[in-house]
Amino acid sequence: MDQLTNIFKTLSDETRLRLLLLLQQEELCVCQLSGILDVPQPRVSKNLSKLRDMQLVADERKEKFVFYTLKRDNKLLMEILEKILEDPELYPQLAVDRMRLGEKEKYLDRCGIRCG
Amino acid sequence: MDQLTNIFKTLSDETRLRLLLLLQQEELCVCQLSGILDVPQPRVSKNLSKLRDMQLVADERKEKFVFYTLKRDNKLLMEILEKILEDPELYPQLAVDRMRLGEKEKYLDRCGIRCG
DNA sequence: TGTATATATTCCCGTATGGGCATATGTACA
DNA sequence: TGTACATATGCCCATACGGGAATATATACA
Repeated sequence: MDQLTNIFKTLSDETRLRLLLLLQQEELCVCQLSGILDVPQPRVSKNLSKLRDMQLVADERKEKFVFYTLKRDNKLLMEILEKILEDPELYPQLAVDRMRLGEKEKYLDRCGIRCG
Repeated sequence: MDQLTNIFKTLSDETRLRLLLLLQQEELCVCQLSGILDVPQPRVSKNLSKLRDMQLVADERKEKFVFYTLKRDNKLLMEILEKILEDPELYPQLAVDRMRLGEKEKYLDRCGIRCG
């Protein structure tokens, strides 16, 4: 039961939900996630670390950057994320995120702008 | 976006999730819900009222009792609930709830036992 | 009208949560 | 070794949340 409610608790935060939806589409580093979502880097990092604790994402360092990937073994989670992405027009913010995802390279080497 | 996160926030509480899963199966009154879940009546009432505020359930008084029904117009919610009920063996508590649901008449006219 | 039952609501409290900010850690490169 | 950038973490605060206990309201019935 906790397994269920914890998943929903995770999804109930907008930042985390947007992170998961991006990672469902492709692997990205903190820097890119912070840029695409336009969310301060510490907030992104902290929420990613919660997602890691929940075993929902995995991280891998590649030189300067740490890339996060969605772990796809939770069936319920996967179906929920897919269902949401089926109707992107319902959620304007997600359309924006997806558009910015197309410019993901733009957000590399720019962490400083948002880090302060 | 809030529409999404609010749904997940609703589902992230065990009492509410169990309520929704029961109501997905059939209409029940507060008394029966309290008995089946073995949860104090004020807690059931409060959570039902949150579900009503979220437009997820509807209530109808029938003499002494107030019956609640699941509103089935939220597609995402319906699919999530159905998906969960597909594998009841994964969640022991849900199996118990479902078994007790079979004895729903037993919990009518017994509110006093749990009310105090 | 008085009593019993069913349901809703109020009050209060402990706790969890998310976020901002500053800072620490890690990596690359000069 | 020093600097710049990327990421993680710690501290602190405001707020939201869920729950218990008591109480109020509603209905039925004697």
